[in-house]
Amino acid sequence: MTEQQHSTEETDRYDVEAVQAKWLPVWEREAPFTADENSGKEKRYALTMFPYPSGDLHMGHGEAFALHDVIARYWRLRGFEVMNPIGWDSFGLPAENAAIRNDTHPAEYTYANIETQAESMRHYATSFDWTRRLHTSDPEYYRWTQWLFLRFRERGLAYRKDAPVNWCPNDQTVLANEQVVDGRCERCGAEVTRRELNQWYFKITDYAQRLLDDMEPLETTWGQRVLTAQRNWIGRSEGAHVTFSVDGRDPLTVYTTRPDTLWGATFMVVAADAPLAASLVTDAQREAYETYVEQVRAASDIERLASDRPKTGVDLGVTATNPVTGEQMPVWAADYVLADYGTGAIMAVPAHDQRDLDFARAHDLPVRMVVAVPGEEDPAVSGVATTGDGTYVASGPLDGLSDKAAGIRTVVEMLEKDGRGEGTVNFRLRDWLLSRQRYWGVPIPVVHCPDCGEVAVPDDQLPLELPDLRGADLKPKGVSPLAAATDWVNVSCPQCGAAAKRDTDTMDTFVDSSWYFLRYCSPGLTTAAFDPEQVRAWMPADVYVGGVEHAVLHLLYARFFTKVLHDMGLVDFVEPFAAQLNQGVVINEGKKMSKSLGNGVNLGEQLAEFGVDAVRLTLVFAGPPEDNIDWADMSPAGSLKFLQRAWRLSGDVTSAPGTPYAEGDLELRRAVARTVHDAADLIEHGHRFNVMVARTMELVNATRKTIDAGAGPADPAVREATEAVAVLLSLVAPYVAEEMWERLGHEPCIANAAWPVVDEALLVAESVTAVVQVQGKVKARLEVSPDVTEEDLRAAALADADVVRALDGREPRKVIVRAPKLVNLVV
RNA sequence: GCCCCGGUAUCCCAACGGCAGAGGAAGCGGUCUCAAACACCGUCCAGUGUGGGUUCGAGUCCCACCCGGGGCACCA
Repeated sequence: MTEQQHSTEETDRYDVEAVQAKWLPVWEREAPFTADENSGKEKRYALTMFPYPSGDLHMGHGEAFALHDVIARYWRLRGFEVMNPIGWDSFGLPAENAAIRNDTHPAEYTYANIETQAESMRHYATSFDWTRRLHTSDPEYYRWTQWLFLRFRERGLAYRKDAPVNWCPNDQTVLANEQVVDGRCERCGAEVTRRELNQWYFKITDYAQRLLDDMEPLETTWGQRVLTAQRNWIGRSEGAHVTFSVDGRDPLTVYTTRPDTLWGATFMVVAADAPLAASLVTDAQREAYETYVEQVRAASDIERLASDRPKTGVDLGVTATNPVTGEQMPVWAADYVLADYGTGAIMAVPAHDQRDLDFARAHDLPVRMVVAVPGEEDPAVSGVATTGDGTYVASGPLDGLSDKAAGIRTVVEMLEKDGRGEGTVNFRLRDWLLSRQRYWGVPIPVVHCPDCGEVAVPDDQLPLELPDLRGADLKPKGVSPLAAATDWVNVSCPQCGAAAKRDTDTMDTFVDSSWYFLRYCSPGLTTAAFDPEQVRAWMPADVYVGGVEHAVLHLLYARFFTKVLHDMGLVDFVEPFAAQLNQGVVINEGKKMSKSLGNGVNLGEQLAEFGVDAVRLTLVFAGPPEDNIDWADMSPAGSLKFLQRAWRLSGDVTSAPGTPYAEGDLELRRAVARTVHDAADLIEHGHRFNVMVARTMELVNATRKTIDAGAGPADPAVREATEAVAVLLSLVAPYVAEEMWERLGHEPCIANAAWPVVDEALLVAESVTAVVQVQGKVKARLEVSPDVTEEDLRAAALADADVVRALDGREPRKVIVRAPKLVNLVV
């Protein structure tokens, strides 16, 4: 390349690399993003889901941070004191597996990745407040995770129980539900089996109703997807407990959502693997039952999940009495009834429940229709259960009634009066299994003493730090790696001093992330998990940006923690996140990016090719934030082209900084005012950043046109417009915006500039185009004043030559006038 | 099966119930160039998934269905 060409290029285009290298150190020095709680300004808390430190940042992070930064930077320009913290969710399995592979300590992998990511975030020009940085694997952090666990335990919200858990026979470890995909181990693909283990649980089910109710006010500020996912997960249903007497045994209570179909109940089913079934079975049937249970237990999740498989079961040999018909009904055990939902037993109404009908047909049990649905056959004949509304038949007092709600109400009242049942509410939500037989997590601060039992580690001994294990020590052996650290495990009981053992489980990392947003408010505090005053000042977070993949787990757990802390009197709100933005995922060529498909797009490579600004702009401009982005449809080169166009404006401006805008080109000034005004509206209402960018592009085009074809580069409006473009762009493309800001004669940083002031008068157009329609078809356009009266507009429309011609002598039957935009003549 | 979100031009996406096009990409034509790239200028392209309904007027509201994405699912 010759010198000549090189210098030409320099005047036309900015050097992306050079601009990035130039401004990053300036921002580091000026540190404009440190939140000052004492500034006196109104506070805003911009929260983004903290990353897990696996490798470097990827496209998903790029999108989340770009979207998040628009909000944080916008609030800052609007004069708010913004807290925009960052940290790492730094405990977890991948670090442990890497440590086993490389014979190192998980901390090495973890903290090395954190440094890599932190460096990438800085380069990516995120406006994080680095002084609040935290890592959940730091003892100063997990000390308080342990402290919170002990407070939960004191309130009966953390407890141990024996329960079947997911077990990977290949990796010799317990798996979290989210690590089981379609019945297989997420990592090795082995079929997951069940194992009975003693595990720690959080009693989140106590909060099911509140978790549901408190979503109501979030209806407009949280995404529908998250709200419905949580509602589905909590799975509230209304029904009744009905008690059936069993000859010679304890009565059997079932949960049903259709107590009104009690007259159609012809048999009972108990979950085969529940203790209840074992206690009911008669001696005559015991052998058959035990064979069956064994068979059920041996079935893998994959077999269990197949919903179209035949309904198996075994008769327990006892009979229950139907409380309304007095009939004797056989009691069966089957695996289509779940042990841990409801009471683990059901009344089967085969006519009106497909599962019960399938079972009845498989085992020759009676089917009795008690709701006659018009136009539908008797289920006993058709094999199709009817669940719709109909008229009750053979149902005693309900006969002839055809209102399902009233039927349910009547039966529940009847049962309650007789003491044979009651209306009740049931949830699908289960308690949160929090213990993991893994090393790289928060040790559970409990000691097991032969004399005192379960004893909490005293608060003043926290943090209970992890022993130093590495490499081979961490290999899965079926028990927690901590169990092998005998020096660490063997302790004296904090209560009686006798020889005792530490609990060897660690906590699910979702515990760590259920309160980090509180810690950000006072990250260095050594005397408490958080400072209530600071939390009061900043929380709830004004926006929480993150992936929709956390719609249920993390967001539900964080909400649960917040409610418990509220009940403990530690926070004065019940919901941690006032608003949410859940970005879609970045895909490629219609498919999720994955190694096996070989369609991955590397963030670092894109940044190297197009620069940080262009990549961020592409991600923000791609469409509504919630939509998925197909990178194959995007044009980062086009984004860069636009940024170059915008930047070029800053070189064209010849008026001095501070030039009053008032004398500037009126049309451009109006465009500036409209754009700035609308941009604010677009950001604040519905996070419509893609449209905001489009409007900025429009303003760049208008400014270019004004310079080239109209007022010229010296016009004050050109400066006003270019400054507005720089400020708007600073939300998305900070490097080029800063560069433009300097070329316009301003001091850094543009992040400290103010949002452009809009002259309200400029928002009102001088004249508007009113459309005149005849029969809904546009026949004429009139230039009218924006405050034209309906009468004047009507008169003008009727007088218009084109309209008169269109009417062709006909008399308008009706004239609709919507001043100043439209007149519609109906003939 | 139940629930949520969406379907507008070749593509990505806009459009307070009021002229279907703001913006971008691709394409095509031109200016610049020895030529190309870049840049700049210009330009082609749909009646809004389907069928009904409400309305003076429907992409927008209502109903049904089709297609795509997501959540839950043998949860009684």
